[in-house]
Amino acid sequence: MSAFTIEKKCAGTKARTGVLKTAHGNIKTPVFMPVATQGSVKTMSGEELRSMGVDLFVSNAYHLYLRPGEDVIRSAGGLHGFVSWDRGILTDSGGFQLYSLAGLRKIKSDGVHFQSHIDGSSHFFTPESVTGFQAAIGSDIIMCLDECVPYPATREYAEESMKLTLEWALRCRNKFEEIKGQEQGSRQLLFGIVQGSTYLDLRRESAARTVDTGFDGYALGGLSVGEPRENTFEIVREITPALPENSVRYAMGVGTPEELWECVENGIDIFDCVLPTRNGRNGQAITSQGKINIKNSEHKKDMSPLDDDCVCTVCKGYSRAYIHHLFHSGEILGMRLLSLHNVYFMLKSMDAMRRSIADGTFLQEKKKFLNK
RNA sequence: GGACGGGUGGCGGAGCGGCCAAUCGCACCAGACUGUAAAUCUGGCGGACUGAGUCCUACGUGGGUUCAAAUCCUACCCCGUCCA
Repeated sequence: MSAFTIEKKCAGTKARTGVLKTAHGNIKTPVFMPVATQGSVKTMSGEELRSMGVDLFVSNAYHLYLRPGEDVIRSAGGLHGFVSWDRGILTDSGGFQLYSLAGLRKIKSDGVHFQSHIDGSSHFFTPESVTGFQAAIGSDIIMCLDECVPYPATREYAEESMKLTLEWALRCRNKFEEIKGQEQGSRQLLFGIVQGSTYLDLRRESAARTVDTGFDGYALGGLSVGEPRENTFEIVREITPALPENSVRYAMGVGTPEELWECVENGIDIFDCVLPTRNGRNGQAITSQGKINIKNSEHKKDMSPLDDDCVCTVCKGYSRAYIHHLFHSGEILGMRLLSLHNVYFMLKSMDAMRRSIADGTFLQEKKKFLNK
């Protein structure tokens, strides 16, 4: 039985709402996952995430493997117990770190040599070991080991890398077959990742063969790595139809609110992005009127909330002037408040998308959002 | 009263004859950030002209030496330390 059920489809677009069943609850899609790389959505507590309605966040196998390591997490009863989170957790494999920490790794056909960014120690990761690790710490959704290809990439490199990702996907899947035989594993999900850079034919081949291998869900990887926005959208538009209608689809690392509307319209169900938290810590607030930099002097005496249309605890309780002051004073609270608001903004955007898909008003709502 | 030391851009603080509109830090002003090595990174920051650039005003104050002074001399005004 499939873990994903479509509930409503939008008449004029490919957008849909659905439910993804995990061992830690049913996730309503489309959904945005805040990023908790180290087991923490930076500056925010689990209680805060819960009260905002976060059902799922994304954590990272590479980082958690290096620190605190499998032993600690297992002795805490798994990642959920360790971080005190009873809802869904998706773990990324470390494929993104092949890109972001490119200087510290060597890719071989059988796996990846990594030099720890923390202490320089050497580690060797294989598709099997990475899948096994994610399963062992109790991740609800396990991502295959892939290579996130930088932009721009030559066709040769993109093709070679895409094929390697496919080989690894098969090995992850085979490893996962063993895991599924165990009690915890029977309730875990494994997602495959489509690569191929900006070359649509490579993307199509990657999608077809990943689907052939067979996964519980499919991700578009290698997006938002510096390519023009139009390329991102083109890939989403052209490749999503190559993924099974009844499977859940995940656009990794995407994105801004505008991008989410666009991708949902094209049938994407899951997103994650560091933007609301990272940019929040750097002083940027996402509002219904666009982004603002709270550090800018125009907010120094502004007693209005970040966003007049927002009902989050931050907008209900704090002024721009105060948050401006917190940032200029180097107070941690400033970063927390913007992170809270920004994540809330993303969640509310997803709410609006789900509601409007169900109502049949998706395109009107999208237009309304983009006009602001 | 005497002996030293010192007064530099919003602040701290380099420079001690030309490469100085003046290192650097802070503050300030902007920009960036998309599966997080990020509470990070970039740029700007005397004035005027849109600008590579050109000109103007500037290193306590006044006078002087020099082709050339923030840098040397001199008088004065402040500040600090010590001695009486």
